[in-house]
Amino acid sequence: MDAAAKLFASKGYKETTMRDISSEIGMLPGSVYYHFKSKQKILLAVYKQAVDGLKIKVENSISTQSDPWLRLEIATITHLKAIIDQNDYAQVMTEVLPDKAPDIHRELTAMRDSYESIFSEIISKLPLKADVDKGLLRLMLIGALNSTKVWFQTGNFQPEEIGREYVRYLKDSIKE
Amino acid sequence: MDAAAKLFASKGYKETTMRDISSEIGMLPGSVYYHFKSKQKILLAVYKQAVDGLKIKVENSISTQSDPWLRLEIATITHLKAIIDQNDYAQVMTEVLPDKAPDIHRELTAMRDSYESIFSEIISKLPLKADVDKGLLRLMLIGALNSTKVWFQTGNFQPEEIGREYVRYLKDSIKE
DNA sequence: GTCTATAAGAAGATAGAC
DNA sequence: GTCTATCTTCTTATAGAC
Repeated sequence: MDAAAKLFASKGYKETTMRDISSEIGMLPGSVYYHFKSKQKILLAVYKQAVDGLKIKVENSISTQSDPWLRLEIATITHLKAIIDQNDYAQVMTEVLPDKAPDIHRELTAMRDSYESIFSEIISKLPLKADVDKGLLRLMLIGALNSTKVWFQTGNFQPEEIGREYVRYLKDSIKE
Repeated sequence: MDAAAKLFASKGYKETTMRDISSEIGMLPGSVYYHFKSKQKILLAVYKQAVDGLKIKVENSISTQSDPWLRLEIATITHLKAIIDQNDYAQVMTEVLPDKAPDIHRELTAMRDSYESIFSEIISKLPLKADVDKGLLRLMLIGALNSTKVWFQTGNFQPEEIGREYVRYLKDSIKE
């Protein structure tokens, strides 16, 4: 699973072959099928571990904070760190969109939704202007976050800066 | 090219086969190679038309506006309409990331950059707080915009609403 | 639990007839 | 400019030996 996560994260699901995965762990392709019935089952397992792990990370990071804006900022930074630094599992969540594996599209989408509900929860506690749509705000923020992997390279910005700035660029406009 | 754009936009580059493309236009796979030397050349041609077309669309849409914030809002909405409504070419730009075709990665990235420079230009004219990073702001906005295709479905929001709200969620926080 | 061997199909691409 | 036919390679997956 670690090998698959690493490859899915860096090359993508379709671009990763069973040969890639097996050779990464010094096995032959056929041997992998003793552990997983198919390539899709590997993706499902990796995705589940990605979602579960990131959920716990984000929840832990905000657990000691009560200020709603600070909770948003910290959750944002924790999410960014996970998908930018070398957490292969978290990167799979952003690299592999559910529609890349049509047969398990529903399962993958359900997992993503369950993760994003953390952000729904945090945003629901923000003192926002009445006409700010909380759903749209979440989609905007998570969309911006997940797209960082496309352009990010160490040196320019740190995940902490990006998260802090993104929340800052929003806060005064939307707060009550 | 229209057939390829349609397929690349909906299924992705790797997921689209030469057989898909040829059958879409009632041809046999071999025949397509008379027009394009390889699948990558098709992607390059589609990408170029996508970038050129969207550039013109966005530039036209803002050409009669002088207010910098309105220009940003209109460019945002034009971009959203293109990648959400059925403009296959524009959708290829957001669906197919350059790293999906490593051999032509540089060319694709250069084209994307040339398109995004429109937004750099618009943002550079905004009266912003001195400590707002214009590059980061552009990346945040474009990231949020391009991710809409993942969740968008007609009925919920219109492209106009999304664009207007996204700019509104930013404006008061970042303006001078 | 891993290997050998291989099936069965799909992929990008080409040669030459029409 | 398109078709027929095919090459070559790669892909997921399986059967059975060890």
